[in-house]
Amino acid sequence: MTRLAVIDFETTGISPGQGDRATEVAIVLLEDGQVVDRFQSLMNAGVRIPGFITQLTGISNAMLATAPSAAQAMADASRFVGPLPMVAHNAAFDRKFWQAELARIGIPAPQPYVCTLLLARRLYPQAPNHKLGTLVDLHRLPRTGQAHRALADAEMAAALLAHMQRDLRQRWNVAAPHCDVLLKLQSCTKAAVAKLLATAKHSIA
DNA sequence: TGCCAGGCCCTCTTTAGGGCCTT
Repeated sequence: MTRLAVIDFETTGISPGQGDRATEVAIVLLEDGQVVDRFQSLMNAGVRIPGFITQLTGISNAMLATAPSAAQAMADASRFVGPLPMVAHNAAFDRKFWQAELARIGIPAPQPYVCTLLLARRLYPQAPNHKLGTLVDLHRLPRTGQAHRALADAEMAAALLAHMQRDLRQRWNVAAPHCDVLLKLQSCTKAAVAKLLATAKHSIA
C-alpha cells in the first residue's frame, strides 16, 4: 500500500510568521492513484479575512463565524493524516501553515512533503507555466468544484500527482514511482532529473 | 518611519537579481 495525503489550505495571507492564519483545510487520501478518502473543514482562527481574500476564495467572515475553531479543525486534520507522507502544490507554502497551525496546539508535524510544483517543473519543463490550474488543463484533468477552495484544489493536486505517477511509469519506465522516488526526484536539480530520466529509465529507486 | 515570505531556478550568475508559485 502506498498512501499519500494531498493537502491544500486557504489562508488569510501568505505568511504565518506575519500573523496570517488558515481559514480552510482539505485533505485527499490517494492510494495507488485512486482517491480513497477526503477531509474538509473551514476553521475559525479568530482573525478577520481581508476583502481581497474573500474575493479570491469566496470564504467570508460570516462563513467562519459558525465554523469549528482552528484548534478543533487542525486536531481533526492531524488525526485524519496520521503519519502519512503529504503532498501539496508549492508544498513550502502548505507545509509552513501545517506546521504553524499544529504548533499552536502542541501537535508535532513530522510528515515529509512531496511538492507537485517542483515535480512538474522537472517533468514538464515545456508547460507554459506551473500553476496548478494550468497543469490540470494542460493534462486534461478534471476540475472539480470551485478553484481556490481547499477541497477542489486538493482534488486537482491529487489528480496531477496521479497523472505524474502514470507518466513516470509509462513515459520514463519508473516501475514504482512512490513517495521515496518522488522525494528523490524533487530533491535533485532539474538538470540531474532530466539526465536521470533520459539515461537511467530503470534505476530510480 | 517604512517595510514586512521564502524556496526554487534561471541568467545579462556564482562577490546577484529577479521571476515564479502559494493565499
